[in-house]
Amino acid sequence: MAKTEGRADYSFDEFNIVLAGRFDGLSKQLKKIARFILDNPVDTALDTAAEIANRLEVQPSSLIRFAQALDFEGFSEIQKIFRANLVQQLPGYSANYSDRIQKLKEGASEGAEGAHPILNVFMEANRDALTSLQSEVSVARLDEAINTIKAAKNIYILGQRRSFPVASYLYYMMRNLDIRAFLLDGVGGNLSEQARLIGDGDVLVVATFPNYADEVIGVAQQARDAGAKVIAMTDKLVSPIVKLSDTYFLTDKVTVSGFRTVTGTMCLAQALAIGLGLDSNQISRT
Amino acid sequence: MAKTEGRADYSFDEFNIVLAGRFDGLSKQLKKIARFILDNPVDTALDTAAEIANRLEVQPSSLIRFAQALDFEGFSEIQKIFRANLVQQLPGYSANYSDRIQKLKEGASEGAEGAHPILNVFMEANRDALTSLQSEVSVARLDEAINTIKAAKNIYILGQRRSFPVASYLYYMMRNLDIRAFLLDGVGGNLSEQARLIGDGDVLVVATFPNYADEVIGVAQQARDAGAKVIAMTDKLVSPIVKLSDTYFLTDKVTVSGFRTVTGTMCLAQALAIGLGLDSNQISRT
DNA sequence: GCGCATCAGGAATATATATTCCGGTGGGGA
DNA sequence: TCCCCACCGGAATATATATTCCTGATGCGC
Repeated sequence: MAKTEGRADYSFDEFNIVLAGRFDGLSKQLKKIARFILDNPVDTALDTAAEIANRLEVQPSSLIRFAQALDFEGFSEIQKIFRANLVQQLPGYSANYSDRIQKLKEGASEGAEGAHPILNVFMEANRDALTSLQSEVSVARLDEAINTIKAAKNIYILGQRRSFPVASYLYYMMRNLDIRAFLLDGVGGNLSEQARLIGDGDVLVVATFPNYADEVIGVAQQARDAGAKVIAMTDKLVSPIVKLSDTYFLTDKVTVSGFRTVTGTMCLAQALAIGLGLDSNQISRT
Repeated sequence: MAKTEGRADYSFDEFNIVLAGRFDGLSKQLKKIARFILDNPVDTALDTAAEIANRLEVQPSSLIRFAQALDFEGFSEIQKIFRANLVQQLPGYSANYSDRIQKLKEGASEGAEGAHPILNVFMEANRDALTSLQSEVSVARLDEAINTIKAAKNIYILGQRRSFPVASYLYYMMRNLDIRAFLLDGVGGNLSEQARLIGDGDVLVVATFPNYADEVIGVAQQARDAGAKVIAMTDKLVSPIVKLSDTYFLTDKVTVSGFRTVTGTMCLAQALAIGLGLDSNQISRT
C-alpha cells in the first residue's frame, strides 16, 4: 500500500478537473471513452472493464490507455474513484457513523456546524433512521396493524433491553389515550408469568433487535400459540420475530458505535398510538 | 451464459426472504456471515470476498459455503444482487417503474408521499426536534455535562412517565459502555427510597417535561441538598428543574396531537453516553 | 506519394479473485 | 468415553479480469 500508487484516492471532483484539463489533448477514441465514462458513472463504477469496452465497441486495452493518459496506473483506479463517489451519493449514506466518531476521538474536531460534533453525528444518524422509515413502512401495513390492535380484546406491549424504552413509551402513549394496554416489563423476573395472561383474541406488540433476547422470542411464540396476534418491530427480515408475527415493521437499521438508533421505532410507535387514538376519541390533528 | 445460473438475478427482497427462511438452519459461523452481510450491504456489494472475509475474521471459503447454503453458485451471485440493489437506491434512479408500481399495489392504495399520513406528521415533527437540538445545545454545555458525569462518584438517572423511556435508554447505553450508572425507576413506589442513595460527589441526570412530576422535582431537590450535581433535560427555561440544576439542556418543545416528541432528548442522551464512553474505553459493541 | 509518428486491435501475459478440496477439530449422541 | 459427523481453516486450483506488448493500420507532414 505504500508503493507508487499513481494518483490513487483522488476525489471524484479532482478526477473531473484533471479530465477537463486534458480532454482536448486526447485522441478521438479516448475522447469517446471519456464521454461515455462521464455519461455513465454508475456503469463505470460497477461493470468490468471488458464490459464497458464492449459497449463502447472498443478494446479493453484502450480503457487502460485512457487511464494512463490521465496518469493513473490502470483503469481500476478510475473505477475506485467512481465507486467511492457512488457510495457517497447513497441516500442516508452514513459513512459508518462509528468511524466518524472514531475520527472525532482522534482529535480532528472542528465544530463547523456550531453543535457538538458527537451530537451532530447522532443527529444525522437519527435523521437517516427517520428518512428510511418513510420507504420502509407502507400505509397498508400501518393500517393493518392499527386495525388488528383495535379489534383485540387486550393489548400487550413487550420490549426488553434496548427495546424497553420504546415499549414503555408506547405504553405511556396508549394509556394517555385511554387505550387499555398492558406493559410486560419483566420486573422481578416475572416476564413469562406476565405473558401467561395473553390469550385468544389478544394482540402482542413486540419490539426486538439484535441480539433478539430469547425470552422475548419465547413470549411471542407463547402468544401466538395462545391464539393472539403478533405485531413486531424489528430491524430486518431474518429477525426471528418476523416469522412469528402477523404484521411486522422494519426500522432502525442504523447503528452508531454499536448503538442502534431508536428514533425510527419511536416514531413508528407514535404513529401507531395516534392512529389508534384518532377515531376512538377526540385528538385534534395538527 | 445460458448455463445453470443457480438462482441468479434474484431481487434483493427475494434474497432476504430466502435467507430468512433458512437462517435458523445455518451454522453459527454462517449466521455470523449472514448478519454481517445484512448489516453492511454496501460493503457486501462493493468489496472483494477476501476483504469481507478478512473483516469477518473468516476464510473466504466460508463465504462461498454461505452462498451455496442458500443455493447460489458462488458468493459473486450474492454480490450481484447487492449491487443491483445499490443502484436502485441511488437518488434519481428513475428506471424500473414497474417495481415501484408493484410495491404500491402490494402496499398502498394512494400514498402520495409513499408513507402513511400520520407517520409523515410524526416524521416531520421528530425531524424538527432534531434540527432545533442543533441550535439549542452548545458544545460547551455538552462537554460540561460530560465532564461532570465523568467526575462523579456515582451516576443516577431519573425520568418518570413520558421521560422514563429516555431515562431507561440512557441507563441501557451507559451500562453497555461499562459505565456504572443507576436507574431510579420508582418500581414499587420506592422512588424516594432509591433517591436516598444519592450523596455528595454524585450526579443526577434527570429528564422532566410538563407537567413536571412533583416527585421528580422532589428527588432533584433532595439530590442537590445532599451535595450532588444535577444535569437536567427539560423543555424550557421556566421549567422548575432548571433552577435546581447545574447544567441543563432544552429539547423537544415540539408536540403533535398533545404528544411531545422524545427524539431530541433521546438524541441528546445518545450523545451524552457516547461522549462519556469515548475516552473511557474502546467503543465497539453489538 | 513516401515515410514517420501515432493510434487502435488483439493475442499473450500477469494478476487478482473466486472456488474447490482436503485434513483436522470440536461438539453431540450412543 | 468414544465415535461420528458437521464444520471450519487453509492451501491448491480454477477462473475471471486487468494489463502489457507487439503488430498492423491510419493519417499527416514533407
